[in-house]
Amino acid sequence: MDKVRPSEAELEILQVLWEYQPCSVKLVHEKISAARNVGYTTTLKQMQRMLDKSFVLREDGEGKSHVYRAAISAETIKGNMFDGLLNKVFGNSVSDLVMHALGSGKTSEAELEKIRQFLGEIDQKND
Amino acid sequence: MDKVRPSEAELEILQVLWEYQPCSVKLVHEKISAARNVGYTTTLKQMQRMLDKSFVLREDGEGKSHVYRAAISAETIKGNMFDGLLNKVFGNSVSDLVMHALGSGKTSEAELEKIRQFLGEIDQKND
DNA sequence: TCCTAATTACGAACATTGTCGTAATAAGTC
DNA sequence: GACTTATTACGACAATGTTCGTAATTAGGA
Repeated sequence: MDKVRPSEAELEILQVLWEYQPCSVKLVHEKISAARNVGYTTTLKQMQRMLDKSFVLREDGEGKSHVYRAAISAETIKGNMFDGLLNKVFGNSVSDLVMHALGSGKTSEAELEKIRQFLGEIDQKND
Repeated sequence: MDKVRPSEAELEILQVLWEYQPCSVKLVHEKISAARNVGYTTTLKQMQRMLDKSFVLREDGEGKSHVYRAAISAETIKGNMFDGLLNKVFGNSVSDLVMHALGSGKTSEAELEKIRQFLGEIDQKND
């Protein structure tokens, strides 16, 4: 379970699974090829490889087909990917990362407000 | 100049360059092998390939050797890597990403204070 | 000049990723 | 049971990334 870091194509598939699981390969491929041109067997192969890596679970589905579920939660992956960036690019300084995020000037006022509110909640807890 | 996304080993080297440049291969290798076991020619080869990709610049140094500089700023790379994570993992929601960052509970009070202050400065600007 | 040590250049091996074509298999239909 | 179709299984290929060994080159000292 170490430090799971799916590749881009794998992440794409996991995102479909998190939203729609359990999923047939067909369904996953439909969702993915809506955004990007890719062959059916490409998606199939990725999912088979993800099964080998235990990124997904597989069960028998209707008749001949299989259905898949993500074996790892979205939160876990977000955490791992986030930690990777934090560690490798921002020297493990959360404030540097957050300030970079906010400093780009592209954050909307609504988003800033959410963040302020969240900071307030953290305050509450720390009392 | 498109969307430069250095690999992990390349990023490691860039970080040494940002801190110590201009650097000989020797210096870079010393810094890197302090943290991780790797052969000298491995580092050399990486740097040569980074030269091909124009991630670094090279000049003649003392006698036989070369010295390198990063050809891309730390800020640019941080931005590219950050944007990648934001887009691929957090659906381009800055507030989701920031809340994830703060919600881990691992952020120190000092860091939170820096962030509050930064938010205050943004307020000023927006008036 | 010749030798040694440092440095660079080159090429090779291997793993991972993304892609797909073709073959095998199993379901359902006539 | 034979045929058609959906699905899976398998293997191959190119591109990239990481690693390193060996060869060539150059500097400086004997």
